[in-house]
Amino acid sequence: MPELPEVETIMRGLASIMVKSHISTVILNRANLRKDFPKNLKEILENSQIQRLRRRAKYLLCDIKSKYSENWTILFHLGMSGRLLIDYPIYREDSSFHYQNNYKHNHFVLFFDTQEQKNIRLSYVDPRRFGVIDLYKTENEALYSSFKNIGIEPLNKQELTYDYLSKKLSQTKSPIKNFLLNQKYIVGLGNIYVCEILFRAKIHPQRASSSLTINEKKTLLKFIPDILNQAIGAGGSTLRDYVQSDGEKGGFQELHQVYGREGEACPACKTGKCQGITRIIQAGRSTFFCPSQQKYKEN
DNA sequence: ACATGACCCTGTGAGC
DNA sequence: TGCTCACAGGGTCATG
Repeated sequence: MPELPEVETIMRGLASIMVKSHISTVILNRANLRKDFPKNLKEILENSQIQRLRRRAKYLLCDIKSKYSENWTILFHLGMSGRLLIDYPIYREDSSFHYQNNYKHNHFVLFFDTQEQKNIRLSYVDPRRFGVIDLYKTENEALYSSFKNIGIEPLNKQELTYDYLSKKLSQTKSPIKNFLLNQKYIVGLGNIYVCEILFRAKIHPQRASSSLTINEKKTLLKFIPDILNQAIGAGGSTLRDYVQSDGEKGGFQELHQVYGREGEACPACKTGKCQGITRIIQAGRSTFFCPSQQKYKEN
């Protein structure tokens, strides 16, 4: 499901509600997703305070001040179909309460209290169970095992520089699609945004990374953050099951020019004579592109 | 080093 | 109305 813009949107939504709140109760409805849940997850989280939410790559991180001496960070990865959903309690006259929604595949539930309201519910819902929930001591990010060998943040201008991009590209002959999907160079890009970025940069997805011209590299450097920021502005892309933490769908799917549009006319080919959006398979994933706009040319 | 395919899962939609 | 198949925002592992 979620690429960087979706995780960023969810993180911001949760942060607006959860920062400084107190976790009362944690319920684990199973023992694992892609990885086993940490043995001490429930014990550490209950009766702790949420300090901060942040994002690194496609991971959503929640820093907590625990009741013990050390502070901890919960790490969520949403895999393909994971959601983090907020529900507010509905009170009856006798002050008992319930929630309107009842989710299937609800694997992890956390109840928290803010200054305004008690018993707000956060549910981790993930039908395919490709996600991860993990727990680390906050202080030493170098020890987060999920962060081993991951690359730079594309929205950080100090990190995604022309020199960095150019150097990494020059070191690999992989197709540019594979390069951009590979989290060891630049994090956060997934299948949708790589297709959209390459289309707007007019670069054929099978071009060897090391063959890109200076102008093409400059174009990529511009479109990577541009597309991601546009998508964040639209609240991410909803294809089937992605929703923001409040249940709202994203809007960027309306702005997809190639992703999921096989056979449609290319929006950039004014003549209408091109063969239209074409789908090929790369790295086991569908690539959508326009062969007229994104010509294959080795330089 | 790198491409590929299998695998982890459930759900959905198309085609018959 | 069912069934079968292909495919789905990701990541990891074995194999060639």
